[in-house]
Amino acid sequence: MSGTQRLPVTGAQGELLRLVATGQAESRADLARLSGLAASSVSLRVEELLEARLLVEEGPGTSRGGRRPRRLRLAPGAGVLAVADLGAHHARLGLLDLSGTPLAVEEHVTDIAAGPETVLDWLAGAFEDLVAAHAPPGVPLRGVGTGIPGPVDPATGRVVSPSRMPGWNNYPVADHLAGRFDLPVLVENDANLMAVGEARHWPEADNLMVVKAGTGIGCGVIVGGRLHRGRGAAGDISHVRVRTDSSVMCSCGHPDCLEAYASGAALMAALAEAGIHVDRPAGIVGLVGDAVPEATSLVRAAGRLIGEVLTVLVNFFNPDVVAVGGSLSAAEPLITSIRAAVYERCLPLATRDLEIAAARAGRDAALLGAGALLLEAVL
Amino acid sequence: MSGTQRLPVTGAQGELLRLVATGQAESRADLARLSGLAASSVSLRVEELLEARLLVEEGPGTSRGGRRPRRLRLAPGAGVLAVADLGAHHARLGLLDLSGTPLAVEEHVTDIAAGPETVLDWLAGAFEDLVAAHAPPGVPLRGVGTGIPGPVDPATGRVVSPSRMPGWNNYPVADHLAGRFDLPVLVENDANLMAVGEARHWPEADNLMVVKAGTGIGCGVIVGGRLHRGRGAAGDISHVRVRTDSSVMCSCGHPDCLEAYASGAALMAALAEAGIHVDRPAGIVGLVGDAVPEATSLVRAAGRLIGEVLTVLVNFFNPDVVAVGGSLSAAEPLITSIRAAVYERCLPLATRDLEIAAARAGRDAALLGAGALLLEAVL
DNA sequence: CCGCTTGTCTTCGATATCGAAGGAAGTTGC
DNA sequence: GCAACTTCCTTCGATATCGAAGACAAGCGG
Repeated sequence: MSGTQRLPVTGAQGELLRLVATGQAESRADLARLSGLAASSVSLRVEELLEARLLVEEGPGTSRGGRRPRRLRLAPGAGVLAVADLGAHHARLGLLDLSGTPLAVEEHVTDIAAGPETVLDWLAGAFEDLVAAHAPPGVPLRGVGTGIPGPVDPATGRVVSPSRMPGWNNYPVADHLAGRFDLPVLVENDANLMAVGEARHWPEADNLMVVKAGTGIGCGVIVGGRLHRGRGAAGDISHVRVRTDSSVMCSCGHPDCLEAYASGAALMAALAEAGIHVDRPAGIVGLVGDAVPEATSLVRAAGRLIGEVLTVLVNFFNPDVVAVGGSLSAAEPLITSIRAAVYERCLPLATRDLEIAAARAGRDAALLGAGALLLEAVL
Repeated sequence: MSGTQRLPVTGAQGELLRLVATGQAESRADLARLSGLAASSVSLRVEELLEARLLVEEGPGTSRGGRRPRRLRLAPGAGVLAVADLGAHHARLGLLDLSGTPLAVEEHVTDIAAGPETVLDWLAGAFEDLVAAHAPPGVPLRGVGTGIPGPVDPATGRVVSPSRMPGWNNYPVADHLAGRFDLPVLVENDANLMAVGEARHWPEADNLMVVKAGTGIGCGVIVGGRLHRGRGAAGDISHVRVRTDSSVMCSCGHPDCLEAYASGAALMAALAEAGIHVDRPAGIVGLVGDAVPEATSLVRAAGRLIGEVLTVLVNFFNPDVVAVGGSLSAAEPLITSIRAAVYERCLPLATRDLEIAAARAGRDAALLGAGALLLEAVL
């Protein structure tokens, strides 16, 4: 995180604005309940925010048995955020309003291997185009953020020892973007962003694990409603040793990593050996939908392996929800076999109220997560 | 947690008192830094606390380059806490002052299988004796707490599906104790208490795993400085499937649990088969100290299995510290082989700044942890 | 229709906190 | 030994927040 420009709000105002932006609060009474401030203080601050044209009032809401609340919403002119989710070969870009609602989403073909300077300069230009094309006139850009398919040091915004991003090691991504935009800048691992975006869709859950099953296998962890980073590398599950008959060496130098068996890349390689060629993990989902037996059986085996790894983590972390996303998650047998493995092997106490389900946030989860984290930096 | 009586302090005062009690702050300046309050506000509140005889001033401290601070300490008369760590066959009891310093510690022989009523009535009596014998005259008991060798529902203070505590399932332990003491009551899993006590000794660490290697294998998790409970069962590592040649059925109904190979109970059974009989896990430590080859080799193998399980969790959770405690942890080869397994198999990024070490808090870790958690309920 | 209950929002005096300024009591460097 | 700095703590006026009381606006039941 870096950059300087924030919205002109004082502490308490920022807190209130955030509660409205995230959709947790819709009225002054909601704000009083959630912020812990006295109702009178809330009224005063809201008055100021209305005057500053950051909030707007929007007619009466529905009564809960008494007087109807006066609904509050973020002013459309309060600002926009430009966010991206950089993948190995594709990038999704989005322009969001401050409440995290997408105004525009684009997908571009990129090559992360072109190196950080090239990719980030392109990204900055694409952000500018996005704002020019889709931001309402006069509405300022308040922050930019991007997800990276590799580990990110949250303190410095640098990429650290990425496995598939040649030329990016230790590159100061946040500083580079801050050089182009004098705004709050967010740089974060893509699975972490996805987890944050997903967490918004599970408001009852305090603790969740979000597994991203795509070309690789990633995982983001939400503890107590907040992203858990550990020392910056938390959430890795792809280099866990799995129980298998054969033995395969992983790119990390160890044998039998989960990634070498259950990642989209591994499945594509296995299919190719069977003479079936697909160019993206999403292609595997198509094959499963067409009931191609090799694909279904491979996906099922992958789900079982992922599930076996998750048993350890579910016993240990005891989450409320395990959400499975990523392009492979659209294959129904994947989640079914993950669920079977976890329920079979975990302690009853750990699975008692555990929900294992497909991700709810959809393809833009990481963009929404970036918006959510950026909001905290902006307000 | 239940009971009613709290110290007569207002919100801000409680926060300040806690910072002094936990040893984090020793002067008004410390309090201002740590609490985030203005120095002037701190002075006012401290003034009140001195007047209420909850704090005392204790001569000048050492200068940090300027005027010497006036040291603050909790008044000895502010109160005491009675805490216990119930095990299967032994119970440790302690009387602590509000800063968590033990005034007296006792160990008793008990039998948890005698059932909750018997054990808890005995415990309440023992607490009363402890206060009568060791609390300074006129100093009130402010709270009671106990650790339980099984899962505890934090919301209700009930024991949930314990594996080795016949008659305790779903018993309302906290309510029972609250019936005897009209005070804040704490009931918590023993490994969790140990983790909290241990965390005090690693002030630089935000995230730790504390492994308790004794008769069983437990684990407590500290995230962001606070105990992670999940849905109440977090921290279980003993029923993870391990990679072994043989196959052993665990009491939980699944094959090849860690506990069936690497727990003190398992090691004792294995030694017995070799004709070597010990009656407590601590006896194994003695054998290792005497360089009995069977014992050393068994402990080493146990360490390796525990370490292999920890690799998964270290990659996922990415803690600052893994502390190994429990009676077996005194055997040096245990920690050595845990460390070897973790460093060999984990991602370099996860082990970069990871410390794997013997627990620092000693045998009273759980008692100190109970004191720390109780303090939050009392202040 | 009318009181009763529930919930929302504002008004206004009481209270808590802040922040700038300054005095007190040290250390450091020359 | 003395000036310059640092840290600790307090004083005092400005500001933010609180909480009780009440006005307002609905639903509910007779």
